[in-house]
Amino acid sequence: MMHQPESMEDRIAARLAEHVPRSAADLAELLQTPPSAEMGDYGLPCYTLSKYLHRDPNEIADDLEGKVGLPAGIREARAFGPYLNFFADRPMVTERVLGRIHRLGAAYGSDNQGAGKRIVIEYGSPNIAKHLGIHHLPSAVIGRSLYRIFQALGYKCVALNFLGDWGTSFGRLIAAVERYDVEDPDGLTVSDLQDLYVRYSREAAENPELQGTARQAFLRLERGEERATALWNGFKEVSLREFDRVYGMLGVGFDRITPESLYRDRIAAMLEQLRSRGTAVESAGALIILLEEEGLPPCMVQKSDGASLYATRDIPAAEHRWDEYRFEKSLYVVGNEQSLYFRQLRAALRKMGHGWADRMVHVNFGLIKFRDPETGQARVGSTRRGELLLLEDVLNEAVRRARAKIEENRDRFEVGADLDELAARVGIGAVVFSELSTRRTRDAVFDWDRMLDFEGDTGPYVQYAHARLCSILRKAGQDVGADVDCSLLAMPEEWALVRHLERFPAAVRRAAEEYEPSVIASYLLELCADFSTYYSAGMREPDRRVLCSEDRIRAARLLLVDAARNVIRSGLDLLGVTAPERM
RNA sequence: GCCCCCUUAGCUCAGCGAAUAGAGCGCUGGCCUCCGGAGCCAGAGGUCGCAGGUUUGAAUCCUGCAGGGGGUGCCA
Repeated sequence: MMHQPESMEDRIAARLAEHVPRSAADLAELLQTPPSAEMGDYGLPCYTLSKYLHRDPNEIADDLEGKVGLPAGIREARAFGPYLNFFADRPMVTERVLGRIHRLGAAYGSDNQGAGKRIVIEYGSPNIAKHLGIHHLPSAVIGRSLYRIFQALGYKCVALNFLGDWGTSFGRLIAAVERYDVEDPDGLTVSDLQDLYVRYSREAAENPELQGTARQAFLRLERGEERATALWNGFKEVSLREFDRVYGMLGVGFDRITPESLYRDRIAAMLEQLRSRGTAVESAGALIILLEEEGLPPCMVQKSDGASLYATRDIPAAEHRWDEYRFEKSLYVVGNEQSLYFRQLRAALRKMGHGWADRMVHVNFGLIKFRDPETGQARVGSTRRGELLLLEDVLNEAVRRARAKIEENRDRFEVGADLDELAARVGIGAVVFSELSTRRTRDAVFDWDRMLDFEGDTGPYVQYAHARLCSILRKAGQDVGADVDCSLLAMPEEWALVRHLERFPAAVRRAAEEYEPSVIASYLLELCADFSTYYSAGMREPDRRVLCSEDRIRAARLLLVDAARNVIRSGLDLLGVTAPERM
């Protein structure tokens, strides 16, 4: 239903193709935006053409200037040295862009390229019995944003939380509860569980007997023994409650939890099959899949003591996803440090004959590091140095700072009734936007002031622009209609905004292609900067305000303002950042 | 040793084959007779890590080197 209309680039390219030995598609790729509006709105560099025509690019541009046909919406073609630039019929282009946004509303930027296709996205995936730390932030917000982006492009998305709830460490916890005679195991909090784990590990370091007890406890759990299972269920429950709460603060949710334990019963059969088919071989008592032909080290699927490990659970989990969803892509939003492991996993699945393994994508991201106060070196966080920040603490601090800022501005702005809610939206918006505003593969050094900044290129800056747009529309007190005279939008700042709004759908598509939410964050920052410039132009010149005295101009400007509001709102939605109407 | 990520302004980052390399922060100087200053305008500030190569054209692609980070069979 929402077919992509021909872009202006496509139209120009079609006309160019009549005179030049290149396909319209290639020519459309070549078109770019000139450095300044005085030089035109679309530009064709003629260097590439000179290769095919064996002529000076300056001559080619000159020649085409006179010959090329102009599509509707273009009023002039002019050569600038080796470039052939096109000048838009601005009112016509403006009318088309604003009309389309007005008609589509929140659906502008959406597409149906993914119709009938499914994308599975694994993100979050914390271990139970531990708090969520700041290092859980990237996966959660990148995953959730990609979910929304692919959804906007028409894909059916499935968000999976691959909960870490299986392994020998839970035997240790069960043993700890029993050893320390915990009175009310059901009343244990996640903090209690972390403490018990640490206490037990410490004691086990000196008393090897406890290691054995822990292993026994895990065996009891594997056998389904009642007491062990009840305790483990309790750990899970209390953890999930906390995860829900903290992920909820971020606006992050899941369609389905697929805990590692879900696959425990399939492990034995899988290992047997790997062994009998010769896909996996024994080596030093362990079971491994050789991946030499892929140039990779072997992937271990069973330890020499018979215990399972990551891949033992990840292989059946991947198969399960394929059986269940027949995905177009299966995304794993996990850190850079797992990049070798991920390639091994994919190669192992390929070796098992799963052609769909090539549809698996590692959406990797950089580590959050901490600055060592003594050496000044950045490094990964450690609990001992007290650097492991809880995600919840960071979010609460963000909200606290947002509230202080709101109170500071209280007499100037009409904040809504619910100050708490607004502080949460702004504070958490700042954190999420900050995480999504740089390319994901880059490592980041955690910095309170940077992550919780509200000025400059930040989430609150975008939210603020949105709130100002909403404020104009409120004050206008009239309905926005599309039946306006777009030639009245004659300010250069208005044209810059229109050009920017025109590019939103392309930004969404590129974000999806690159699995890169930052494309949208950058887009929004530029759009908001254009709007703020436009807005400020009206500060001391009433004629240049949106709410000016001339009715027809005001109506046209309101249509533009509403379009900008709409796109900012949609863009923030794709990032998982809320857009308050006042702040 | 081998593999992966990173290296652009004092700091944090965009730009990923084309017209003078762009933002934000910080610094300097302007702007609230207000459609919201969480804002706007102007200025200073860059041998795009180094060396080769490909190309009409390279911050962008290729090779090598250096620096930082991560990984590298029984954690995930």
